[in-house]
Formats: sequence, C-alpha cells, structure tokens
Amino acid sequence: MATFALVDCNNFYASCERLFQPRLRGRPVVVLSNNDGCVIARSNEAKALGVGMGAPMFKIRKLVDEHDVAVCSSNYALYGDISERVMNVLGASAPAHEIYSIDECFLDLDQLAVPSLAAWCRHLRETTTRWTGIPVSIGVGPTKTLAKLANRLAKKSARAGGVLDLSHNPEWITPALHKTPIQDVWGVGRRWTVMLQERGIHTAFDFAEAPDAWVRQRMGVVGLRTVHELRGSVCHALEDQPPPRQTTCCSRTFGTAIFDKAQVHDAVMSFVERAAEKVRHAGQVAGAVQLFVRTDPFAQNAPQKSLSGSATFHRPTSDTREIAATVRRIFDRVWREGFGWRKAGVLLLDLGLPGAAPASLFDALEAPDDRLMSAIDQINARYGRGSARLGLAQKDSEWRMRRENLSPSFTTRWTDIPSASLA
DNA sequence: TCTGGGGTCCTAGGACCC
DNA sequence: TCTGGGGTCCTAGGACCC
Repeated sequence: MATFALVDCNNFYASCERLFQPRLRGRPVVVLSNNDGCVIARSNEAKALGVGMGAPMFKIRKLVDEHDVAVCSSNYALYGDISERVMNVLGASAPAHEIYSIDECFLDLDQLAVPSLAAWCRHLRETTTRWTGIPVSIGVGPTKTLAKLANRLAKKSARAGGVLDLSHNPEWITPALHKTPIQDVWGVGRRWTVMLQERGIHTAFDFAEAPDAWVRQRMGVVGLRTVHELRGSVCHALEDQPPPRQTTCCSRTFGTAIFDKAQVHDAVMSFVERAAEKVRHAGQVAGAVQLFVRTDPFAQNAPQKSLSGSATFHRPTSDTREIAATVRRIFDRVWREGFGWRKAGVLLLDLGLPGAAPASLFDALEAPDDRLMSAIDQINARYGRGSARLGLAQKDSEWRMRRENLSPSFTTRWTDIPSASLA
C-alpha cells in the first residue's frame, strides 16, 4: 500500500505578506491578481468575512472598507523565494518529494520507517513553520487524491491540528468521503460538478460508488482515474523528476485598453524577452512561436476582436533576437487598427533540448552564436531582471500593470531587506 | 472605473497513408 | 450493382490544476 502526503501552505500568499509585516497579523488580508484585479488569496479572517476566491476587487470594495481588510498586490518575487525555502525543508525530510505547485508538495512516505506517521507529520509541520514562518497542513492517504482530500479536512478540523492520516486509519476513509462535497474533489472542476450534481452525485462518497462504465463514458479516462483513486488504487504516481515543459507563455492584461500599435508592439516585445529568458533558463529551445492579442471580453459595448498568428522556426531557437524578428513579422501581419487591445501574449511551443531536433540541411551555414544571450542572462542573474536588455521595448510604458499595494521584495532585493533594531 | 497568469492532458475529427 | 479496414499525425477545443 502506497503512502502519499500532501503538504499545503495555508493561505500561502497572504501568509507570505504577513511574514515581514507584523501589522497584518490578526487582520483580514487579501492578495490581488495582476492589475489588482481580483482576489487570489485570503487569510482565514478574510474568508470568514465572506470574501470569495476570485472575487473582483470592485465588488468587495465596501467589505474591505468596512472591515479594515489589508489589500496587497501580488509580489511573485517574494512568494517564489519563500516557496523555495519551504520546499527545501520538505524535500530534505522525506525519501522522495514532488513540488506540485508554488504552495504544495507531495511526499512519498512508503519507505519511511517511523513508529507513528501522524507524530512524524506533526513534527514536520512544526519544523516547517518554525524555519520558514509559513503555516502548513498535512494530509496523508493511500493515493494522491485521498491525500488531497485528507489535507482539506486537516485544514478544516480544529481537532486534527493540521494533520490527518487516512493511510493508517482506513476506517476514517468512508466518513472522510462523506464529508467531502463533490466540488472539492481533486480533478472535479466547475463543469463536472454541475453534471454530477444533476445526476445525484453530491459527495466524494457518491462519486466513488459510481459505475466505471458510466464515469468512463461521461468523463473519459481522466474522470475514471479520479474515481479509482478515491477507492484507493493508485493512478497518479509521485513524479519526483518533473517532465520538461512543452510550452511556455508570457502574457499580460494591460492596465487599460490600448489602441496604439507601437504601444502594443512594445508590450509584445517585452513578452518575447521574458519568454525567451524562461526557455533559456530551462536549457531548452523552442520549435515554434505563437502571438495573440485581444480586446477586453468584459467591455460589453466595445467591439470585440482576437488576433493570433504563429510561425515555426526552421531551426529550434532560444535566441531573443531571432524570436523577436519572427514575432515582429507575425505582429505586422495580424495587426488591426481601431480596437482597444487589452491583453496580449507570446507562447513558445514545441520546446526541446538543443540538438534533439533533426539537423536541417542549412545548419552548417548558420551556426548559432549564443554568447550575447548568455552574457545578458548572466548580467541579469547577478544584478536583477531587466538590468541588461536588448532595447526591444521601453522599460516603462503605458501597458504596465497596476500594482498599487505592492509589498517590498524583502528577500530578493538588497534595498528591501527588512532591518530590526534592538533599541 | 474596476474581472490573472501559466500550465497539463484527453478527445474528436479531418487529412492523409497503404 | 458493388464503395474496406486500419493506421498516423495534426489541430482545436474542452476539461482540469494551481
């Protein structure tokens, strides 16, 4: 019998904001998406006030004012760095681990020889919080799906104390399934929730009882795997060596609609720079690139339009200059005047290792020179992102995001390091 | 006035092959 | 008159995750 643990940081972004800002402790805190658009993280106090996940800021303005809710713009430099610290603690603790998201980590506890797994988990939980300042909850189960489910209950139940082990208490599994609403099962999203509820399936227990053939027909093999995992058979193994990315994307919603071609082009070029950096950082090259630009889908009265175009490189590349030249051609080809553009993005596709693709007939004629890109990447690694650039885009332009309540980069920028005084 | 960004996997259908 | 069977590859769209 396999044993998986899921360690999940509680209200991760809100907890990160609190780390270096004690004035936020005990107060309701929300963290907003880019452009300060909608809520993407809430402290327990904010949840208790009824602030929903994904709620647009303009809809909760009144609640925020009335209850003195602290509002933070998202600060990914901070969250990414804190995440790395948490993952380091967790990775060192277990025989094998899989970083599942910025705030979640699966552990494989099969080979762990300890007298009481629950006690071990409680200790890990305390250590993680003491060493990183981030509170976590731990769920344990015979499959990843059950570990997820246990984690949710560990968070909710005061009695559980942040840890719930279903693996060594199999008699708790059935009650746990009964207590889990169908929409909270890992792998069941909004659409499937509606479909399942219409057919009388309201809890994880109901779902686990559903006939295989029916699930297979309505939800494909993906749904069937979830059902089997709820019943305790492993369908999702621990992936401690994550497969390399197949695509990478850099896109943004602009702070305001933009009509000007040069401005949109500027934004697109900065996305090219960032996307190419990501791909080089992963040691990969891209086989193709896609560009999209679209209007604001929420602007009911404005004309809607979506532009997109793509191109294949005859030799896979990660060179910003080459990608930029290609994207510029696509941009000129698809551009249309007269629309208020609100979002754009660049996708790098068919990612692979350099040299993995078959050589083209003309390769010998154009040996790539990657010295400039390496130099730029090294400078930026040392002095901070954006220190050296190709001059493809203005540094500060109109399309920039709104981030009105941005916290300092406490741990990743020298000038922002918090100071303490003993006086 | 004000609604994020970045991914994965699966499936169906069409083009094309012999 | 009679009009197969079995593949592959690609793409778009839909579901999901955080």
